[in-house]
Amino acid sequence: MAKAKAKRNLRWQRDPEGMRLRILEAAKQEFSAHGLAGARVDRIAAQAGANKRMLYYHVGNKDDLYLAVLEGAYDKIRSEERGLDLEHLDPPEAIRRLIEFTWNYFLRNPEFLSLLQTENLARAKHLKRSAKVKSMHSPFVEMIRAVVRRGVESGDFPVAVDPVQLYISIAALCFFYLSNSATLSVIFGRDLLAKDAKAERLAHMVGLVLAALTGQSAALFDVVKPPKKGAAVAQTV
Amino acid sequence: MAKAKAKRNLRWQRDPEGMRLRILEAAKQEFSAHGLAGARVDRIAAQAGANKRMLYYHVGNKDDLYLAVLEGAYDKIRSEERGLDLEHLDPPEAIRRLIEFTWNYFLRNPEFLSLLQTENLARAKHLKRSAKVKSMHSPFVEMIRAVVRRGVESGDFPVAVDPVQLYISIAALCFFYLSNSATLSVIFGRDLLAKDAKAERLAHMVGLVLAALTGQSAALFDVVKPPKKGAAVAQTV
DNA sequence: GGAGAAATTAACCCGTTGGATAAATACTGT
DNA sequence: ACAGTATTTATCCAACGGGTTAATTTCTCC
Repeated sequence: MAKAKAKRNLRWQRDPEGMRLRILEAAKQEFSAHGLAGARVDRIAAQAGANKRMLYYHVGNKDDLYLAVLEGAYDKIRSEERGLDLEHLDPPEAIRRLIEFTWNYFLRNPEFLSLLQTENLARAKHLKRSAKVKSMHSPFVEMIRAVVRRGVESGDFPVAVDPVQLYISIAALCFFYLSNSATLSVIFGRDLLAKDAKAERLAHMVGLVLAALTGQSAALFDVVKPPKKGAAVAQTV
Repeated sequence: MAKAKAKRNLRWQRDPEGMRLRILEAAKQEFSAHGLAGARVDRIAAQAGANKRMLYYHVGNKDDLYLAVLEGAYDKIRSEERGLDLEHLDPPEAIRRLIEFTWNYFLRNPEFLSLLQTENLARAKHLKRSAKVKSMHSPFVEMIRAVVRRGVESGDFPVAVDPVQLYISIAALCFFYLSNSATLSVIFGRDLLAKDAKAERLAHMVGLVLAALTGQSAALFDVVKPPKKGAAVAQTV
């Protein structure tokens, strides 16, 4: 009973690492929910179960906090991207996997979408200052390049495509649908995040890209929808 | 000389309509440049060459101002959309025009992109309250539906596609590239808004969509780029 | 077991910001 | 020309929000 000091009357415990993580997690939520200007330092502190002073002690000011969150977000996606193995799949299947991964990652990490939107509204002012993020190259472009090359060789794909453009397009198809689902849902008068709608969207994206790459429109567009009953009035953007 | 009061010693003139327009224009710039929370009411007033009180007098509080701007933005794009005539073009050409219009509209109206991003970060909270916007149906979905039907009949398009999905996809390809050009440019280490890059992107988008619809990959992907010299290291998102 | 460092709390500071009030000035119809 | 109204200016203010200062408590290592 010498070391086991039963006297646990402490008002608080030390936990620097844990505290830092809680702060960053809270900051991620706050920044993705309210943007940079809309985020409240006090709310982050409260959410982290900490004192406001702790943010400055462990991370820095609001901007530092924001950048740390952003870097963490990039770090996470890069890490998961590296886990995707497309080498052993035949080219069309590899492309499908790629789209599905992107789609699901965005679905599972909505804060990532918000953070990117926020950073783009800020014209990437912070990213530009982050050597860390600049050095975090995504493996996807090279993966795509390899898949396209194989596809052309195997005859699956009649022609080659610029892998950078293709990657941006795949990201675009997924990203826009999800990041703009709020306004789109209002405009179209239906919930784009409903389970059916999401499945339909994924099928469409895969169909579109594979049809373009393989030239097999028909086979892939099994998405040919019979005009829905009560067909919604047409609306856009 | 009776009416021609030479006495132009006025400190200011009245101009309600003009004032309102200047306020809304200034507000559009401010909100698109800084987002909702980041926008400063004082800056809008200054930019409009007005007193802050005028904003409240002519439009309302910050939120009213923001919604008015948003509604104006939707009004404008809807109006231009209606000017697009695809009826007399053969289906592939019609699709190309549609993409080009969307692309160019976004290029000419970057504030529109920012406003949509901002509103989506706010989960369309304001749009939901706007009966005005909800009633502004875009003609594009019906236009696309008609074009696709014609294309299938003429044999240009082997299969039909859901016009809503196709419209979202076209918007996505254009929107994402531009709205995220800041972060993408940093990540890829090159300027995605350079003239060449934009032309390349437009060609890619048209090629992708038309290849998917017609099944003629080769013909449309004249974009087949020879691997660029000093090929940039692969990077993403 | 105690001194010094690390981690955390509590309280305060002060410029900013959205919004309000009241007074002044220009216009309009009669 | 003048009364009444519409438009605009000139101040003010209370709340908020990021950041700081100083004191307190816990831990670690001799």
